[in-house]
Amino acid sequence: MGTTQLETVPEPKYWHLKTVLSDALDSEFAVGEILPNERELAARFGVARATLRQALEQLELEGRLQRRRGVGTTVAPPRVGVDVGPGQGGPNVWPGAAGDAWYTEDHEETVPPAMVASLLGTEGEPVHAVRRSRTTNGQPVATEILYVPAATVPGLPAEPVEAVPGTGGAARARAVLRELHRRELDGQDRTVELGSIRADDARRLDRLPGAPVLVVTTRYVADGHTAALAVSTFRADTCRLSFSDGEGVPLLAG
Amino acid sequence: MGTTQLETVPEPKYWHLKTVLSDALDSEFAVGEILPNERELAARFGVARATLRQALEQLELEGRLQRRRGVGTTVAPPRVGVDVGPGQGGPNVWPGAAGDAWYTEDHEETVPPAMVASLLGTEGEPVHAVRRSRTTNGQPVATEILYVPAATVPGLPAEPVEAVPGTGGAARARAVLRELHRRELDGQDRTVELGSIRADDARRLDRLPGAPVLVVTTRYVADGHTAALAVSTFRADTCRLSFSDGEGVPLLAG
DNA sequence: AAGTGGTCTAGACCACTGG
DNA sequence: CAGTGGTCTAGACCACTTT
Repeated sequence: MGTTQLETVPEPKYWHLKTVLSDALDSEFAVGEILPNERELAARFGVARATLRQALEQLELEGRLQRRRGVGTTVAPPRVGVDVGPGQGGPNVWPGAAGDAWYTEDHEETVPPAMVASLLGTEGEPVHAVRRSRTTNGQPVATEILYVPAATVPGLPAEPVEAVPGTGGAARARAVLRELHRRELDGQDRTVELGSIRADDARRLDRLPGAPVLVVTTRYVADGHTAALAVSTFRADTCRLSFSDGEGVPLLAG
Repeated sequence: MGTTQLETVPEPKYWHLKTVLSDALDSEFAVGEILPNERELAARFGVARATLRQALEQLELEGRLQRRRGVGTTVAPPRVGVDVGPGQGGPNVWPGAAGDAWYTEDHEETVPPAMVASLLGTEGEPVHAVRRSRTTNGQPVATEILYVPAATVPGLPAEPVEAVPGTGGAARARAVLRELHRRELDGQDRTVELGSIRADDARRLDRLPGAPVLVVTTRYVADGHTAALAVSTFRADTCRLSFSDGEGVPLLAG
C-alpha cells in the first residue's frame, strides 16, 4: 500500500547524474566555461567524488567536457569534423600529396610491430617509418606513422650523413614521400577502431596515457602489393572522422 | 648519492598493471579462457580492487578482455572486421539493397532528434524511422535507425491498419526501403565518432549503459538533397570498422 | 546459495597548473 | 603557493548468473 515501485530497475547514480549534468550543460553553460571543481560538484549532488567522476568521464568520452589537471573542467566545443577522405574509389592519393592536412615531422628506419610487418610482408626487416602529425585550430588532433618497405622506394640513397642534426629527420621523411609519389597508386582501404593512447603519443596529443583514441589503419596498394601502411591515431574526444567523396563539402563535416 | 632516479615520471600503478596483464594475456592465456576473479587478481598484484579494475577497463576498451556480470572475465577474441563499405565513390547503394548485412526489424513515425532533423531539413515534422540490426557469428554488433523524410518516399500509402500486430513493423520498414530504392542515389558520406551506448541500445547490443560505441552517421544524397540519414551504433569493444572499396576482399578486414 | 562483476563511499595523497 | 584533476585504498552493498 505504500509507494508503487514502477521503476523496478534502479538507475545507477552516476548514470542519472550524467543526464542531469548533460541537460545543465545544454541550458546553463557556454562553450569554454569552467565548471565548479569536482569536490564542490560532488557535495552539491550529495555523492562521493568517485561517483561524480564516473559521470564526468562519460561526458568527456562523449566530447561534452574537457578536463585538465591543475586547471579544471570546461565545456568542450562541438567535435571537429576531421576529413580523412578522399575515401575509396575516389581520387586516391598518396600520403604527403599536395594539399593534404598532415605535417611531415621525422623519419627513422625500424623493424615495425609484428602485425604491421605481416601486412607489409617484411617480417623482421627494417622499413622506413615516417612520423606525421595533424592539427586543427592550433590543437593537435592526430599523429601517424607511415611504414614504407624499402622495396617500395628503391630509388632512395643510403642513409646520408647528417649535415645539420635535428633537421635531417624531416628531410629524409620528405624524400621517402617524394619517392613514394613516383609510383602509381592502385587503391587503398581503411579500418577504424577504438584504442587507448600509448605513452609516447599521449605527449604529442596533449593527453594522459590511456585516453581513448580512434585508430585508423590505411593500406596503400600499388602493383597488387601493399606498398605502404599508415597507422593514424586521432583524439577521440575532439574528433569526428569524416569520410567524404571529394565532391563538395559534406554536410556532416560541419 | 643514493639510487639515481632516472625514471622521473612514476608510472601509475594501473598503467603498469595493464602492461603486465597484457603480456600475460599474450603468453599464458587462450581466447575464451576465464581469468581469476577481480578480488583474487587484486590480491595477487597487491593493489586495491578499484585499481585493478582500472587496468581491466583499459584492456576491455582495447578489445582484449570481455567482462560479464555474474560470470567472469574472459579473454576476448580478436576484433571482428565489420565491412561498412562500399565507401564513397564506389558503387553507392541504398540501405537494404540485396546482400547488405543488415536485418530490418521495425518501423515507426517519429520526430527525430534535433540534430538529425536539421540535417534532413524537416524541423518538427515526423519522419519514417526504420530500425535495423546487424550480427556477426551470432553476436549482435550494431543497431541502426534510418531516418527517411516523408518527402523522399511519396509513394507510400497511409499508415495501414494492423492485420497481425507485431509483424507489421518490419513489413512497413521493408516497404519504406522498397520505396527508397526507386530513387537514384547520387552519393553518400559518412562520419565516425566515439559515443557511449544509450540505455535502449544497451539491451539490443548486450552491453551495459555507457559502454563505448562507434557511431557511424551516413548521409544519403539524391537529387542534391539529403534523402535519408542513418545513425548506426557499433560495439567498440568487438568491432573494427572496415571501409573497403569493393574491389576484392581488403586485407585489413581479416 | 554462492560467486561474479558493478556501484558507491570517505578518505588520503600525488602531479600539475597557475598566480 | 593554493587549487585543480588524477591515483589509490579498504571496505560495503547491489545486480546478476550459475549451481
